[in-house]
Amino acid sequence: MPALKYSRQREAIKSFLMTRKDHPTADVVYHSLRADFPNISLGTVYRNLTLLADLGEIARLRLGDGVDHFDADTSRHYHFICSECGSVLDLHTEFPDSFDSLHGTSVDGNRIDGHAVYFQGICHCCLNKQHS
Amino acid sequence: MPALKYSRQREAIKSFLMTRKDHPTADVVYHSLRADFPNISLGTVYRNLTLLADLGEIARLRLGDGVDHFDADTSRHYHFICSECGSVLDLHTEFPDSFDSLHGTSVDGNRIDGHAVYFQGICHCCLNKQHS
DNA sequence: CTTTTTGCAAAACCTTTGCACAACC
DNA sequence: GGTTGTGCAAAGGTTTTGCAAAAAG
Repeated sequence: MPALKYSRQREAIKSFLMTRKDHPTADVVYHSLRADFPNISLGTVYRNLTLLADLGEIARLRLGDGVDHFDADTSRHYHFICSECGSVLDLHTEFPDSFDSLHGTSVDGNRIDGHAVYFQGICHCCLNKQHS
Repeated sequence: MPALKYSRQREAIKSFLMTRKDHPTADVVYHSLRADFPNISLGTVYRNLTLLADLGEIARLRLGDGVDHFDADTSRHYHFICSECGSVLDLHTEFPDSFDSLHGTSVDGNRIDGHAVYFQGICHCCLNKQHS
């Protein structure tokens, strides 16, 4: 693994992500950063997002909508995808997770290291719109 | 919605999927069917997979590896993705799923309609290779 | 000065789509 | 005959990559 050097772009990408709670896509990050870095390229955004995710400093969310989302909040929490508008929200409630106990165990001969859970439904915002 | 007409290709796609337990991608279905349908096109495969999934006759699995997988087994079961080789396996064990009870309820103002769970780890096959 | 990062553009991928022709009913 | 499905090819969208120049150490 090569040594890591500082880059203003990478720092800005991480800072930007930390200000957002809506799990932006690479494209959203790119367009938002162009205010401060008019010449930043989409390739750089992707490279840094991948790097930060590999370092564990951010989380990459693959939610099945065909686009990767990124989250600076790496603490344990669940995600909710609105079937209506596609927005991704954190679920702050603490759920008992019976799957945790499977980590490290073997099921059908396969070693389980982790699991992912995400919820679908209609978000607060879209529910309100339906009432009007 | 238009009326549904029979097609040999669609039938073959579904039959093929029923013979497989490894959750093939559209491309795998395509290449496998070319033995019987030398002129079948990838577009036709995608169209029929999407149609069958919409009809609920097969399941589309979005497992976060960037490619859709398809499963003729629509019964309730969990999926396992090998971090090493990427293969997708069924987990036949019955796990208690405490998330079921959330369906229809409201969390943080968002209505929860469903959820998805998948497991990651090292599959039986790759574990054996590591020992040699 | 050496190594890493960037910007740009092109390429790689997966999936969808338009259209004329074939298949179905 | 009217409608739906197919094959082909092109387009769409997301992500990766090659390369020369710029930045970092």
